Amino acid sequence: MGHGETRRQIIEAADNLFYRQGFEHTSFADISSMVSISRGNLYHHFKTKDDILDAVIKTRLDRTQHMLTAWEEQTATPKDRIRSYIKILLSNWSMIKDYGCPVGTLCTELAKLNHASKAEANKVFTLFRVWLKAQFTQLGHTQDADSLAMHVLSWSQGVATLGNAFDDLQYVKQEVEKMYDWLDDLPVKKKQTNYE
Amino acid sequence: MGHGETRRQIIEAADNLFYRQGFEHTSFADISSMVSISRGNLYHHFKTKDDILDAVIKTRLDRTQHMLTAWEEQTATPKDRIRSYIKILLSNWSMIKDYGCPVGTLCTELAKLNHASKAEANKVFTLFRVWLKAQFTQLGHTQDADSLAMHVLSWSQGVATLGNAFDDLQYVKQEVEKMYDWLDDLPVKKKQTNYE
DNA sequence: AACAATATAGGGCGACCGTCCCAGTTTCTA
DNA sequence: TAGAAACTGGGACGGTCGCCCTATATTGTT
Repeated sequence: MGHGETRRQIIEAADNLFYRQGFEHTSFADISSMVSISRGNLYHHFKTKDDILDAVIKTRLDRTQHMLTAWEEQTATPKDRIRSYIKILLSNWSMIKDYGCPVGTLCTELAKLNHASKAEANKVFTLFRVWLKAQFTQLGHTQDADSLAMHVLSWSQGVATLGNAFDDLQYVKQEVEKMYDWLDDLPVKKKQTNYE
Repeated sequence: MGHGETRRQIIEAADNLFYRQGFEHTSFADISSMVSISRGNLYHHFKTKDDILDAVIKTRLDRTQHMLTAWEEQTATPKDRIRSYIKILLSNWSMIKDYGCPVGTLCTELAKLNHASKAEANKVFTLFRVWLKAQFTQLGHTQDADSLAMHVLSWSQGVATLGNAFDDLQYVKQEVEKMYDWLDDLPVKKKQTNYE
């Protein structure tokens, strides 16, 4: 078949461009030139720009879910898994400093555009939210697990935004350390082993 | 004279539209129709869209500085002044829930557009940063005043972004309470009276 | 080999964009 | 009161946008 290859390249290119330039600022010409196909050909694969956006969001959801599952399997403790999330700020810094957080910036843009796919884009946040909540639950925070998850989410989001604005790696490193400390200083609710 | 009145209305309309729709999504037609003048007339007052943006940023800087100065004069203690800043999340919630933080969203958009005025837009953040730093300094945090200021800045920024994404007032209230608690639990460095 | 399905390039459509020009009108100034 | 300056509306410009149509080429299936 090989049918999906061009389509996959289109989504990948659109994913990059939406992140680096924003959704609205990215045109069919931008995407098609990056994949080295004609605009007409691009339209054969996706009828509208919104269709491309939906496909991009879907792959982001898949990719994120895959990453979270990998963390779940490869990292021993819930606390270390949460640290894996926080560490993205540093491992993806070269992109964040120029383009901010891919999740937050897209949600913000779609909110201003009153775009129909805003809810879909939000699901990426929800993916992280649910996953983080599960980690905090495993740490024994049964009551406030979701609240803690949202706290980590907003904290990292703010650091990404300010780090992007000021282009300040030193500050991001400081905040990451603060997040690690905060995580260590959380009251221990119960053992994370579960008999029963 | 009265010369500045139309110009003032243009800036005000552009300010609103840039916030609610984004800079790029706002056209000359949008602005001129909101002020009830023709596009040609609008061009008489501002030669380019970037000129309008610069004027908008300038008034935002003025307005912000004025607000900070008012807080400085009307609020007794540094801690209460910082609380005034945090409280914006609640007092401006009706706007934030739909359009996010005006400062952060503009900086993010201009970053993606690689816009020349990005640095100017950043100065609004710097205004808050310097002011918050002064408050923490008055609280005795001479060493880490700037770090604390940046912490408050990023925290509130993240709450605004997530609050906007999830449209969740309850969560914002929780985070505001956490910020208040964090502020109260800060180690007291020294008396804020200064005998020299 | 014949045929259908898919892929591709190219161009055209109407709309809107930022910008610019111009011809009137109003307001200010000497 | 006459001329200058500022203001206003209307429209034209080149360009780009998302979207659509069509003719040709490639591929896959019998």
